[in-house]
Formats: sequence, structure tokens, C-alpha cells
Amino acid sequence: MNRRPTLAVVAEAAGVSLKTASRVLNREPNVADATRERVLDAATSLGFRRNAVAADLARGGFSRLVGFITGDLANEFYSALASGIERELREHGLQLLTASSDEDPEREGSLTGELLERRVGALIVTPAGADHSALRGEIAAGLTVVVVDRPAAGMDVDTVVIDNRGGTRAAARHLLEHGHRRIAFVGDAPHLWTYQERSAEFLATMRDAGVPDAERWLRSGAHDAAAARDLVVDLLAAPEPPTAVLAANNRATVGTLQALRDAPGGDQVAVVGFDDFELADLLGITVVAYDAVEMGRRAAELAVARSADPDRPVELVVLPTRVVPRGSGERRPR
Amino acid sequence: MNRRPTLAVVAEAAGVSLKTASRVLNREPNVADATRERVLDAATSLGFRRNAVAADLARGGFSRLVGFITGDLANEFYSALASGIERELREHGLQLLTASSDEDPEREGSLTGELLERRVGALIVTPAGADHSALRGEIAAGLTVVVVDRPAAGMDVDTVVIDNRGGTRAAARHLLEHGHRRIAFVGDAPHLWTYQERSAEFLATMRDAGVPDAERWLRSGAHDAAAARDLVVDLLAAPEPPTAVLAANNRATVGTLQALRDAPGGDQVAVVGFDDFELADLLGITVVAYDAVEMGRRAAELAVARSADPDRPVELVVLPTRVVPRGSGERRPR
DNA sequence: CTGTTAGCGCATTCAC
DNA sequence: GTGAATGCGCTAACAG
Repeated sequence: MNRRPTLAVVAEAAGVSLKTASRVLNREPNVADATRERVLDAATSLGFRRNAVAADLARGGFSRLVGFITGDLANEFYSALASGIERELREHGLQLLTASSDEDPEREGSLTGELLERRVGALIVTPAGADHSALRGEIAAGLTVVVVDRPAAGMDVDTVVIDNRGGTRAAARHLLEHGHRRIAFVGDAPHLWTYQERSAEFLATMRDAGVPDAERWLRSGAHDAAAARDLVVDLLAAPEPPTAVLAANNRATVGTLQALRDAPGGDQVAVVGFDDFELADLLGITVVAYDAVEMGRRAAELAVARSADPDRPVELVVLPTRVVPRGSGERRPR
Repeated sequence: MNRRPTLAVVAEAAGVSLKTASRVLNREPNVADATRERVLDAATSLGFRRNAVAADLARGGFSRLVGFITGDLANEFYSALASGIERELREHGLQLLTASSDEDPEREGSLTGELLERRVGALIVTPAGADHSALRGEIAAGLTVVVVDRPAAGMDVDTVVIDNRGGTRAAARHLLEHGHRRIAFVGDAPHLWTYQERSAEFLATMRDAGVPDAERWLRSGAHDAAAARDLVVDLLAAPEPPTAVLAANNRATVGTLQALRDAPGGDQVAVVGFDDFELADLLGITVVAYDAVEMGRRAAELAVARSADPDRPVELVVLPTRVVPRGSGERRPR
């Protein structure tokens, strides 16, 4: 299969030593222009292509690859992350190796192993589980790890997250300022860090606003749109239905909108969604937005920086969020 | 940085030869259970991890990586492809190396080079340009290449596409059957193969239905939602505006919907979009749907099959499409 | 069942 | 400016 000419072959064709050919192809100085040209000619005419596998091995066994372990590449949030990571890595001549964990901690572990065998220079992870013992050992051994979206509990690593609390507070206040008191919070699985952050801040904001019993309208388990829809249907059927919904993520927003579409008077209910999405503008949905591509870019940046200087202080990057009013969050309660 | 124990160290710790240790860690037969256990113990206690870089080199210089060169990972269509590819590769113990070309042919060329240097076992590409001369040479040299979404003109390689003509015909007929004659077609850049296929079939279908001057409502250049919107705005302002729009891709659909939202009487215009999207259901948009994840999976499958048997006949996989009626395509002209 | 001998393709000393 | 020697970590024949 695909036997390519080696450096040695090129060197021989050019009538120079292996090392000289190597120098030319690595753009090293101290080569006569004439020799350089001869080597270059030989290389192109032979269709030479350096073998990065061998080069990396010779250089110390590390590849110029960076691994990214993510929940699900098909999810637009993760693919935005991947896109930002890839873009930044390329600036530094690094390549991106992706692997999907399907949010399964066990799978995350085995993928970590595979990427480590590939001798990635760094690992960027959106941690699925709470147990990071495997990673911890690798970090101690010198592996560069950067964590995105959710911090890895108890681990002292570079981290990139968004301002979940600030975003939630702003969203809740936005609804409060428009006169709402009975505000429902529809969130993801309770064990997720982002859920905990967002729900806690929601309750705190409500309490500060003088709405002490906000827990009554707090719901979790909206791991997909269908589940979210069911939650909202139930909320609306209750004796004291909410006049507004704060959907704590992308899928919760979709489910909420489905429920409101089908419910009588559903178009009277105010909605603010966490996470922006392409059609939010068209649908007139007010959201808490942030830049996922930038998140990925920053994570890659941190990975590069730490690889270059393992002793630099650990960084926590918190990206800002902002409320984008588009109509759905500005409806007043009747 | 991260100096790990080598096989030799493990072998010495276990009191066996390097080769025996290699056998154990590669799960080869012909090793006594006792020795096996000793080696395994040594490996785990030393935190050994095989070096895939070195292993691949020794095996012949090829890595167990498959490269995927795509337009833009942040685009949900491409990330769905990537997801399907990754899933299938993993079944075969292969890893996915992704690179975004931003639909730039030149960039596609340099990325191809980089991946080749990494000695990927196969390359999966959504071709950006029309010039595949670089790839052609590599294929002749034995590289496995699979092309997705658009065929590579004049190249005899495994290809996975959807039934663009069938989908377009079904969409056009759907509108015709609901009484429309003045149907606009809003498509992407004219140089794209998918545009050519879809627009040609659109015109043919219209002609077959006795609408000979369908070109009047044919538009191209909807490379993003904003451009598509402008096109539709113009169409609606014309003396004989269309009563229906066939949006030839995802972004064209979004732009069309934006234009219709803002136009008086826009809600009377029927719409069928090519490419399904998550909120199409909520918005009640009739679409031509197909399975992008499956597309990626099939592409990876072909890549694996050809790597195993370079002499197998070249395959063209055409995935089916289907019209999903959701309301917007069923409006009748006034 | 196990060990010995050679490389894989390249980069890195150090001489010349 | 240039080249010869040595090794990265592992696998692949062959012997024993």
C-alpha cells in the first residue's frame, strides 16, 4: 500500500547525504543554495512527502496532535467548540484528533487511553463524569489537559467556561423586570455542573427579588426536547401556571417552544432560553448568548501555552454571556 | 515532557524479553499464562502505555488514522458527517483526524498534504474545488480516497452522495400538486455540483409539468442566509411574484423564511426546503430530508473496505431523500 | 513458548 | 557547508 520515497532516496537522487536532505526539507540554515535546489528538485520529482510519524518518533515520541474528547460531535455546541479548537491549533501547526464520548464516563476513559497512545501533545476535554482519577495520574505525569464547558472537580487544570451564573441572573432579572413573578426554570440533568450553577443562581436571583418560593417552578430532567416539553406541559396544567419560562439550555428551549405552541394561551407565556441558535432570530426568541467557537479557541490557546511552559500558573477563563432580546422575553404577564 | 516507560523497561521489570512483553500487550497467543500475568502487572504498575507512533512506524509507516477534510466543522451538515464517520471508524479501531478547508480549494490542497504527511490510512473529502489533480496523483500512488456529498469530477473514486435529483423532483412535484405554477428556486453558488444537479432537475420537472418558463424564477448565489433573503425579497417584489419557493439548501431556507416573514402576504407563500433542521418541525416547514450521519458512516465504511481490498470495484452510494410535509409546502396559491 | 537480530524513516549529536 | 553514526519505541521474521 502506497509505498513512498524516503528521505534517503531523495538524498541519493540529489547526490547528497541524508542529513543534508533533511536540512533542506526542514528549512534549516547552512545549506548552499545550489544544493538546496537540487534536493528540492529531487523531492518534488519523486513526489516525496516527509513522514510525520517517523519525524515525531525521532523527535521524542510526541506527535503534533491535540486530542479533543467531547460529548457528541453532532451536537452543534460541541461542533462549534471543535471548530474553534481546530482553527487555533492550525495557527500553531497542530492537528486535531476528535473522539466522542457520548457523555459516557467509561467511554471517556478508554478514549483518553487511545489518544494517549497516539501521544497527543495535549488533551482538551468536556468532562462527562465526576471521576477524573485516570486523568489526574496523566497530568501528574506531565500531560497537558484543558477542560472546557464544565470544570473538572478537584483538579487543578486550565479551564474554560462561560459565566453561567451571570447569564442566568441576567435572564431571570430580564423576566422580573418585565413584571413576571411566576417564572419556571426548566433545566437539564441535576448532576451536571452547568445545571447546578444555573439553577442555584436562578433561585438566588428570585430570592433577592422577593420571590421566596421559586422552587415551586423549578424543574430538571430536560435532557432532550421531548422531556422538556413534557415538563412544561405539566407546569402549564398546574393550578398556578408560570407566566414565563427560563429554559436552561438549547434542548430545553426547543421543548418549551413545542409545549407553548400546543397549549392554549401558550403564546402569552414569556420565554428566555440559555444558548443562542440560528433560528432564534426568526422565531423571535430572547436568549442568553455566548461565543462557543471562541470558547474552543481559548481552550486550544491554553493547551498550546501550557505545552510550551508546563510551569505557568493554572488559568480559569470565564467567557461573558449576554441577553439578546428578540421578543419572547419581553412579553408582560396578563 | 511526559517521559513514559517503554516496552523495554516493562520487559526488564517483568524479567522477560522485549518481544515477549510486546506479545502480551498486543494480545498475541503463545505466551504462558504466568508470564503474561507478570508482564501485565509490570505494565500497570509502571503506568505503561504503548506508543502508537512507534508501533505504526514499525508496522510500515502507516497510522491508524483517517483524515476528513471538510468545508466547515461548525456547519451542522458537516459535523453530522463527521459524527457518522467517527462512529464507524471507531468500530474498526481507527481514529478521526479532521481539518476544515473553509471551502477553499487551495487550503484543501495544503490540508491534504498535511494529512498525507501524517500517513493517514485513508482520506475522506468533501471536495471544495474542481481541480483534484493533487489527489489524483495520490490515488495513483495507492492512497484510499472517499468523496462525500459531491462527486470529484473525472475521478474514479468511491463516492457517497444523496439523491439530489430525486429529492428535487419530489419537492417540485409536491408544490405542483398543490396547485403552484410560479415556483421559485433559490440555490447556492452555481459552480457547486449540488446546485447544478438540483437546479437542472427543478427545470426538467417544471418542463414536464408544462411550465416551460421556469427559469424566470430560478435564482442562485444563496451562499448564506442573508444573500438568500435578498434574492427572495427581489422575487416577491417582481410583477409576477412566485406563489411558492423551493429553497435548495439549509441556508437558503432560513433566508427565505426571513424574507417571507417581513413581506406582506409572505405567509401565503408555500415553502419547501432542501435539508432538514431541528426546528423545522416547530416552524412547520416542509423539507426534503435525508440522513447526514448515515452518509458519513457509509463513507467511512467504504474507506475501510477499500483499505482492506484496494482492488475492489469503485462504489457509488446514493442515499435516498424524502419529502416531510409539515405545512409550509401544502399551502395552495390564492 | 520465548529470545535475538534487524530494521521502520527520520533527527540529532558531533566530526570533517 | 556537509556527512557518518546512533537511536526514538516498537514490530517482524526467524531461531531456539
